Amino acid sequence: MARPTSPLLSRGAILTASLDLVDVAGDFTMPRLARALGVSASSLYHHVPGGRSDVVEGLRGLVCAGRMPDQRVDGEDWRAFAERWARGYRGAMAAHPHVVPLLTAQTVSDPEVLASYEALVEVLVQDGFDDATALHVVAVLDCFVLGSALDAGAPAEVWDDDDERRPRLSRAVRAAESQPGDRSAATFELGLGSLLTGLELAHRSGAAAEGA
Amino acid sequence: MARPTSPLLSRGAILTASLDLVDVAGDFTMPRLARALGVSASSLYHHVPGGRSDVVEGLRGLVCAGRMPDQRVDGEDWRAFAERWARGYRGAMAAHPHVVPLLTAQTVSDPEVLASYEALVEVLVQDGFDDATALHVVAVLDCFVLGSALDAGAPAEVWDDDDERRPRLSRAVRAAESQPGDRSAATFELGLGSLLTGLELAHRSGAAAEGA
DNA sequence: ACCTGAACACCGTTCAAGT
DNA sequence: ACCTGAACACCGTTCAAGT
Repeated sequence: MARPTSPLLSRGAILTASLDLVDVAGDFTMPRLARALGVSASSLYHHVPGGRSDVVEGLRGLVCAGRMPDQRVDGEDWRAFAERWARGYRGAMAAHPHVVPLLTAQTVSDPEVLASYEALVEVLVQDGFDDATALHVVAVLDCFVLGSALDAGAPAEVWDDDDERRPRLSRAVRAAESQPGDRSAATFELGLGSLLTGLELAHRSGAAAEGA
Repeated sequence: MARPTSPLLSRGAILTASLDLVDVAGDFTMPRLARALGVSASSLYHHVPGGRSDVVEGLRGLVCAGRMPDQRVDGEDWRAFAERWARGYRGAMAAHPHVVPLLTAQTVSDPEVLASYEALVEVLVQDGFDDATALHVVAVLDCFVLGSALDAGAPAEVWDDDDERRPRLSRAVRAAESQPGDRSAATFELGLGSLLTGLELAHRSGAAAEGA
């Protein structure tokens, strides 16, 4: 075959195929990806020069595309924006839970994702956080969202709950499971609300102390 | 050589060596592990029947050993216990940051770690949380600790902060870095405090509503 | 420019063979 | 019981060769 008249591959096609693969198989390898695309593994490197980690970073962008806020709306305060930001991020990840473990070991370099981080910092600073605290708040939200995303994609049972040896844990797991809706989503909402309430209190008392 | 008079290997020796390897190299493979132990790769499977994932779960136990609370002390309330639990967990992981990404994809089955989850549920229920809420609180803390542990072990820079394109993010990163102490630890403390304060408020108003 | 096959240096795991 | 070497079915990546 050698060079075809019109390209068989493109970065976009490769990313789409890798996401499909990850969604159904839980992971991807370059050979499998090539097979899914009807192409030889070495061909991939013409479109994805950074190899496997390049694909992984592309996956981050694909999964987050259009789901993360990058500016304030109306009279949204920092808490409302942070809520929207965290829900967007977590929602994107939870829709493709198996990609999360692939992302955790890699520096964020996708421009769109970074733009939403930039927007979050801007909103926080505008609403009275100093630079260092704003960064900590961003990092706190980032940690919780990432942890929640892992939770959303975790094996059916996160804990090996043995009724004999861990009766209270088992009971609690069963109680939470018997509630309607997605357990992991409910956990996320409880945590996000608590986190923001706690941060808000700290921010207010900090601002009050400064004003005094 | 074949069978030696006294065993060359043991589960403990394998786990210790794998932790060393992960700490210095950031990862481990069965062949490298065998080489470090002066043994052939196939020998490992006699002591670690579950193969690589068995080693990984052993790593969780080794890292957490003796660092997670499994009972209340004095008149500790749930918040104090949860704080101790989260600090112990995060401290264990932060001491060996490279193991964290290995653990995130696997169900927790280490008995000691599970015992501390059991203890946390017990304390929460004793202090008035219903079973389902207690499980959510545990999961929230788990998410945040895991995210924070990933943060602690993340590449020197989590975000590719380009001063030109993301000036506010860069400024905030520099401001946080210029503060004394460990950035990731400070982030964790801010988040843990905020989270527990928020959970406490929700718990109190829930308890008040029940009492009315 | 774009695709290929062959090649390289790895993986994790199994298993018959040795003592 | 415990260790070995050989073997199997994989990896990610490079690169000369083709059009």
